Amino acid sequence: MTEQNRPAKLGPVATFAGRSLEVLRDMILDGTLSPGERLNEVHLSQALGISRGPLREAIQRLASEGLVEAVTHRGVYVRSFSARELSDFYELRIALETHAVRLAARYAPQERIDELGRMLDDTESSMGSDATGSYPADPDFHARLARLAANPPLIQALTDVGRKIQLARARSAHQPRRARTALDEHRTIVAALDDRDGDHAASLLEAHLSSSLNSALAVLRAAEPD
Amino acid sequence: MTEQNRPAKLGPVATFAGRSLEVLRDMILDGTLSPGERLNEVHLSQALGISRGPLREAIQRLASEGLVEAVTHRGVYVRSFSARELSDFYELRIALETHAVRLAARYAPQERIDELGRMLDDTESSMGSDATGSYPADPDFHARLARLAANPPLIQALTDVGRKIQLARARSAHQPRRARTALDEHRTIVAALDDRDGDHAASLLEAHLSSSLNSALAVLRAAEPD
DNA sequence: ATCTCGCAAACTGTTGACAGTTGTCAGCTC
DNA sequence: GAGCTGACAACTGTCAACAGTTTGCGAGAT
Repeated sequence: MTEQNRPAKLGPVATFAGRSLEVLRDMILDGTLSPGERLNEVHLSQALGISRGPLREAIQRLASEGLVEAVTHRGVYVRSFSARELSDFYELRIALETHAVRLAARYAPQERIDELGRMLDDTESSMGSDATGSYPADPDFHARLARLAANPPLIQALTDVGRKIQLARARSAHQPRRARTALDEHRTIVAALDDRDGDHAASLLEAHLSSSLNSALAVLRAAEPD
Repeated sequence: MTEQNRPAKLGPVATFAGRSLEVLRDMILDGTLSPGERLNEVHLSQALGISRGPLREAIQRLASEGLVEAVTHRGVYVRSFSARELSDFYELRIALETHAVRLAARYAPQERIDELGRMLDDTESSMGSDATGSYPADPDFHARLARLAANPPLIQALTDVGRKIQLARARSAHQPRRARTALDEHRTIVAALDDRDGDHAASLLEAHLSSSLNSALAVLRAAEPD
């Protein structure tokens, strides 16, 4: 008997419905499926090589996550969010993430905070000296920050709202102009964490997220000035 | 087309899967299905008078809500939460609800705050003068409080975590001894809202929720001291 | 031309059956 | 008696087909 452990943790979800959920979520978040677009169950199931049963189960979860909206007898649509809804999402994210950072300031082991700082160093060096690079590691930074709170339900809630924000921003991706600014703001947050000053870290984070929101709103309203 | 109105106001969801979701959620939250219990798809579908297809869709949503856990090829189980998880849920709830009350202090129309006060009056008179009554309107109070923030995603997040807390507390329902105390604390929160003092309202609310958590933990640990 | 009515195509909601896996238990081995 | 083995029962995952609803379109009337 080899010590073959069960693939419970990392292995792909062994079930069509579970894998379809991840595939569909990725398709929505990377724009393969656009906001407002209708999901045709027959076409999708054929494209995924499965039948409609597991596909519908995956869709139910997406609906529960708020990424699609199901209308009875009429179909499911990729959600399309208004500027107001984007603001609400950010407000929610601020509530969660500032609380997370306060918890982190109190309880996170020093080593993890140091890791976060080193990660910013790596990002900066790979970004080069010009301020026009994008900031692909931004979501990763916030995800790591959330994990410092060591509160799984809180992390999950942040993950959920983060996905909705990503969808709401759709093609209005990060402006490269803000990349350097964002990185600097991240540095100040880590510094406050290093000082174990939760209040300061929280206020810096709130300002950072507000800037991010305003930047997104500007792009959004420039595209659709309704 | 950013119409976010719900397709139906009160009528049942017109679909088996949708109605089953609500029925199952109620069964879990009222204890008809106990934590740790396994959901047999065949038995359940027969009991609900539907087939396994829509039932499985409902179960997927319950899994997404965190009320059940699905194990591949082995079945779905009503989640059973540890004391630690209950604490994490409360921590999350504190983050959300204190933020909500701050928003309420800033933006809620006075009329709604007055309503909340009158609701407490009604509760008190129906509770009688003895301090031993239960406090069935407690969840309602918190739900109304959340709605004052006028932020649907925030309200939804609070609803979700509220359900998990209800399940985690299971049969350790509110102690009647705390009913009067809780009502008094609710009054102070509304008073702070009336003063538009968000910081004060938030700190009162945090203390209130901490008391609630400690009360629940005491009952929980008395029942299962491991 | 425009509006209305009705029919047909397309699609979703639901079902019952099939396939593969898990858990159990009797029987056998040591 | 403890532990292994293999078959059986129960259950989940998946599929293909059926049923009811929505939608688009065209014939006919105004």
